[in-house]
Amino acid sequence: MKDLAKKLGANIRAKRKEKGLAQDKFAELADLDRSYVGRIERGETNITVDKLYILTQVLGCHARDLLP
Amino acid sequence: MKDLAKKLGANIRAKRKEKGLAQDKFAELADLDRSYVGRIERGETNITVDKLYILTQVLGCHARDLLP
DNA sequence: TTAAAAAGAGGATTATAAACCGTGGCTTTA
DNA sequence: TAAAGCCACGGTTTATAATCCTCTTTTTAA
Repeated sequence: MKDLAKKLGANIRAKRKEKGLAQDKFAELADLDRSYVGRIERGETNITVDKLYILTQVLGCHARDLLP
Repeated sequence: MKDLAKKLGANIRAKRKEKGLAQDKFAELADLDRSYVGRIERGETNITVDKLYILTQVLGCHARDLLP
């Protein structure tokens, strides 16, 4: 359950860092609140599929690259 | 946006039929409400990642097989 | 060691996913 | 001619995703 969100968040964070993006720049590009992106990366929330897609678009990757 | 949910729903339905499962049996196995599974398949709701995983487990496939 | 940048943390509110109750319609089979 | 299987669909309620805001802590660089 929470494990899934944690792993997904870690993958998102890794991809973001790979891109050299700061959390707030990332949030801005995804048109999401920075504190919310923080929660996602920490695995504190269980995101919807459409948000996942928005993040993949900003990260320039596919959902399958982020899903555990 | 809604397109994503529609395609995802269609993929879920196709997989379910492939397995020869009725909608309400599928819902029961996934421990989800029958009417809610109908809405998912019709693309009327934007599911969370953890629900997606529950569905993949019942369908015996991976999330990447369902995501457009 | 200090200032600035980056990330953590949490409260309050809003939007919506998900649960729970149902009805009706269509099709198949007993 | 039901009786059962299968699905669309509606209304209401509850849980939680998502927004917006502020303040604190950690990290980085000068």
